[in-house]
Amino acid sequence: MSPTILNMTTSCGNIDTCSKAAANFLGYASLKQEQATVINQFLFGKDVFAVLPTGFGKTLCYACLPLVFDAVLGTDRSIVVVISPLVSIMKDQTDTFNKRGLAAAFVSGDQNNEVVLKGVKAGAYKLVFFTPEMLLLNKHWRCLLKSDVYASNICALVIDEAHTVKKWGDSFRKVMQRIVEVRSLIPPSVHMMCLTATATKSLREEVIAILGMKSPEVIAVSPSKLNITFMIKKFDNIQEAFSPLVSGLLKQRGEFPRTIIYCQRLPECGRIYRHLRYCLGKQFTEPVDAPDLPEFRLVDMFHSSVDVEIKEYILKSFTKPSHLRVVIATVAFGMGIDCNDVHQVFHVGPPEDIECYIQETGRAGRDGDKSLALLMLIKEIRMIHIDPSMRNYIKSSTCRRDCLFQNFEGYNPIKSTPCLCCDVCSLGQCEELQQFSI
DNA sequence: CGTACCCGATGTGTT
Repeated sequence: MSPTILNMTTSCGNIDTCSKAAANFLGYASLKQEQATVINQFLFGKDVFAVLPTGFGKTLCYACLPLVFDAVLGTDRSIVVVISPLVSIMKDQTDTFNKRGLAAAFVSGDQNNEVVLKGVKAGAYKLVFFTPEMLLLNKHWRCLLKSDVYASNICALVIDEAHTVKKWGDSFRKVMQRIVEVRSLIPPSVHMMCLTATATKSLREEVIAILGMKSPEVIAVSPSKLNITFMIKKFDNIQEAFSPLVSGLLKQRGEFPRTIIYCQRLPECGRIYRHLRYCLGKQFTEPVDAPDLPEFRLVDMFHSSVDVEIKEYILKSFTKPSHLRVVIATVAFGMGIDCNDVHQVFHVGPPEDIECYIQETGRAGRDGDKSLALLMLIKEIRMIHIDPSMRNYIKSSTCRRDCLFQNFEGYNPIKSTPCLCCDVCSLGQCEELQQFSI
């Protein structure tokens, strides 16, 4: 045990002090009120369901649990098990916390480090991430939780990206519907913590039912970010829809705001990419007329059939200063993307439902700067099948923000006047938005 | 519509 943790343990007066010390130890300057509530309620012996917006700091809610449990129980062996649907996220978190001095490991199909695997079995890691497949379907790992080490030291079962339990569990990854089985493998005193950025009340209730949670404490912060302006605009064709973006790129080049263009189908990614390439010509790269390699492109594509190396390159260069300004993507460019300076999110046709739309537009303006979420309805691009909530969003002529967020917990519909939050509220009041007027 | 993970088959390069 490191001296810092030891000091924290011995000096721990109450749970708030412990949580704060744990947060500080993990490199977080402060603990937000909702984070503290999540941790407190969990320690109080409740199942907890936390709905906290992108960038709010969900990770801290579970990462400090092993330290806080150690302090409270006077041990140094507490283990938190995290079920996460994406290996890339598990790897990132593992690296992050190991660097910050909290022993973390992940177990997935491609984890072949024997030392790590032995350590996991021996209880040497405070934070252990599993894919649901490994924990539920792999005989070897499924029985791990029944071992003495885990039976006596596991202090929390965390479900990260909990909305996927329902959204993917229904058909795409059915094993996610079966996470409830883990409950029978761990002592009944061990509680469950769910975390997600986007869940309406009704989705949250469905996930709670699927996981068999016991009257969980719900901590929800509205995903509505006031620095994002929401707009819907109709276009006849691709050329018309993207002409402002093309002129912007030609004029601003490397200064053009970071933009994600979400497409609903793979062929549309290619179509938009081809269009931008054609319009930009030699100016498609920075410097102008550079070789057509990813490191010079102002615009690139991200979807399932893009080369793994290119994908990694795009992820890396979109999270630090680089030439890359625009990524044309499917939903593959999604969870686990952590870029601060995305200031525009465009949708070529609506996604299936409001939760997807909130999740995707929520990637804009993480730095708090003014951002734009524009839904493009382009005549020559056929819509996918959308659910009633999305249909209502498109048809409604009331405030976009109210329409998007009213079914999410914690939303406060009272806004300052004049309201600049969307095209419906602010058209005619804000010069910058006039160029988009329908 | 498009999203991932896992596993086993097939291929590639090194001893």
